[in-house]
Amino acid sequence: MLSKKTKYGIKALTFIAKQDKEVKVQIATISKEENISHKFLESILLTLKKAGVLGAKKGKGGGYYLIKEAAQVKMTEVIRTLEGPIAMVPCVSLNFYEKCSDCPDEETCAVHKLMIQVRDNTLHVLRNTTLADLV
Amino acid sequence: MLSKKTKYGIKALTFIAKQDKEVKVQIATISKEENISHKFLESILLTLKKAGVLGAKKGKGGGYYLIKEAAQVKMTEVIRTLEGPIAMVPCVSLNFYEKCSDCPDEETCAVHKLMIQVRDNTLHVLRNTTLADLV
DNA sequence: CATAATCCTACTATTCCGATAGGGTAAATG
DNA sequence: CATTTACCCTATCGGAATAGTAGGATTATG
Repeated sequence: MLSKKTKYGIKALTFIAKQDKEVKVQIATISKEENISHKFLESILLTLKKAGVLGAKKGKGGGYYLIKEAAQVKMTEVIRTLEGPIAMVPCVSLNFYEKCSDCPDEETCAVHKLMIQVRDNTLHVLRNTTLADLV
Repeated sequence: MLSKKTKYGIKALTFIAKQDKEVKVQIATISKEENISHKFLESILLTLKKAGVLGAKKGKGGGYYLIKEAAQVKMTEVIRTLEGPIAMVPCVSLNFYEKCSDCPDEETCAVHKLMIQVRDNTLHVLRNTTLADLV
């Protein structure tokens, strides 16, 4: 299941991407338009800023804006930042690899084998979808 | 993330599928060989039995066995039974559909659009993978 | 009947998610 | 230079879901 954090993050990003490039979008605006808790959204956008997806300007007339072109923002990046691993099992994760404690041998593990297939297909979609595709 | 329930379930199924068809496999055997808590595994196999994937025989010499051919057991069936929806968001689930409470319009929702893509690709893998492929 | 196995119900400990609260810090405007 | 506006950070908390536990009921075999 996709967490609301990620869900809200994607919604917010598309909302920002719809505006003209130089426009600064405020938290309160997105919060109202997309029915997202103001404070929760605040932390999400902050995370995206730290990840280098968004830029922010403080003070009067400030807000968030895209740093790159929408077509350069891959969904892999967004989801890894907010959700964590894309793989359904740590032992097949590319960016968050962890050995399964219970599994003696990855090579012969049926779950491992299957989840690599799933991961590759999911990655294919997320790598080829950018923010521009969702607007 | 895949729950341990599903993970253990797949491991147990492949273990059973490796045996000769008429052999009854006991919980205790799988539990020992695959490092799975006996009681936990018990509830998992029971669920798979109710779903029509496994058959069971009680009493001495009893145990679990496959009802269909391994090549007839699709991963979609196994995962839907143990994990629930395959989709990452209820509003794109085929078997467990639910409207998102926060989303006013599915048609224009960016998350919806993206997650349909992911779901279709995942489904493609899981529908074309059977227990026989994992043994 | 004794034994060996599955079946069933209920409980618990832990973890994580979604959200809230409350303030602190920085930067534009007048 | 003060005031407004918005970003930044920490801490907390209730509820739901997971993972596992406990104990007994039921059924088949020898």
